[in-house]
Amino acid sequence: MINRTMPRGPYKPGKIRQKSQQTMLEAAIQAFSQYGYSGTSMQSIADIAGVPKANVHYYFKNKLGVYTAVLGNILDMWDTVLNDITIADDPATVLCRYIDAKIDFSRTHPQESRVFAKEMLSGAPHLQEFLQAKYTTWLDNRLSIFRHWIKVGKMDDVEPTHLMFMIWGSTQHYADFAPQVTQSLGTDTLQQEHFDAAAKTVKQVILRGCGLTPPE
Amino acid sequence: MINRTMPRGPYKPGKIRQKSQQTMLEAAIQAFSQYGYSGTSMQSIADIAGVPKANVHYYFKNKLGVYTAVLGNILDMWDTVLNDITIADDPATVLCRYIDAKIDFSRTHPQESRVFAKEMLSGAPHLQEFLQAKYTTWLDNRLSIFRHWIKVGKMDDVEPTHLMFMIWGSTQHYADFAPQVTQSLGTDTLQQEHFDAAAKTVKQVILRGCGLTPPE
DNA sequence: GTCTATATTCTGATAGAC
DNA sequence: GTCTATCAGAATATAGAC
Repeated sequence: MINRTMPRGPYKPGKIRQKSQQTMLEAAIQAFSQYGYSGTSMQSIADIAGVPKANVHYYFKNKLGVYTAVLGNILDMWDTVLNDITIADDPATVLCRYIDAKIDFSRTHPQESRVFAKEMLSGAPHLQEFLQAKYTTWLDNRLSIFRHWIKVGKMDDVEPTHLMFMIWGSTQHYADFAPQVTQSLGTDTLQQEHFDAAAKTVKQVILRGCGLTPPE
Repeated sequence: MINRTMPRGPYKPGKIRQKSQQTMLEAAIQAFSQYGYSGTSMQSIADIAGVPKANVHYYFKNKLGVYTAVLGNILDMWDTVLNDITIADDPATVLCRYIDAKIDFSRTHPQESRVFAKEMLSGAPHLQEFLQAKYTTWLDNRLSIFRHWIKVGKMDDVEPTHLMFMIWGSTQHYADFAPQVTQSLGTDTLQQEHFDAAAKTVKQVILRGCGLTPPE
């Protein structure tokens, strides 16, 4: 039980606001990932969050406001995963770390992956500035690293851009095409072991495909 | 100018019907691929097809009827591509043919690929019977071929199921994530040369990754 | 900040003239 | 077969009491 007079630390403005917003954001991610933008109603978001519909309108300007907030959240996560790859000395190590991180993201955040994918599939109208701003420079930096490795003979001459696409497509597939993957593997729900097997195969093929040997 | 009395060939019942339906189906594919099921209105389909909204209702039972018709069309195309792979003597040749066909499908039918992807992302509620029926047996047959090749040492021990996922993810990426791909390649629209480069890289990595050498 | 009630717009679907 | 007019329901959004 909390004593009203006990020290409560510095006053946090908008603490209730922050928590309520977080609850609604998580509800929105869940709804958008399954039903898409148009298929998601403000009512359904409110229902999942367990609040009246008007509250969602109070915290966000409108439906588009909720959606862009969700997208922003996802891009932040993406940045984290993306930044996980650094200029390391060994290409094989970097690729392994990156593939593991991407597969793990598909396992732990499938809904976020699906919202991102649906946005892409619709032509990415709300990702224009992201794609043109930080994304391009980030990608260019990574690609130049690969090109350097290829130049000095550290790996085979594999077009880095398309190699990236291969890694993205292969890893995100496990979140985005989950029904097909689940059915193909003859399971009910994807378990840790399935993701481990996925990571193993992707790393095996990509590394050998680039003329690299796995780091021990 | 056409003479009313000239021979017109055998009477084709429902010829108008067939043509009108085709026009509406193409309009529907375009709409669904961009806006998804919920985001597509019967009005928008009618507008794209250039007919009154009521006509769409006349030719299809309801909105779900249009959608399932579109999905059915796409699955037929998929089958064609899938059946392109046969029990050939050389794994490398088969893989090359399959990858080329998949990349070409992404180039020539990006909208169909996106509708399929959106359905998957939503949990594939309308593909249950397909996934459980012909798809599973088709996949099992292909996988057993790969397992045989691995057993007799014709290729490396790469888990066939996950190898399939890699090929699907890598090739469909060019249709499904077109905005990102386009931006990354620094182009306005994807050209034949881009798809050629994509196919080349995917084949290079997959083949080497499986311990195979390209067929000359 | 929270919630009820309501205004307004849009969508799927149909009836009925031509 | 084709089209205009229209209905019933649902969705976004807001007004205003608490």
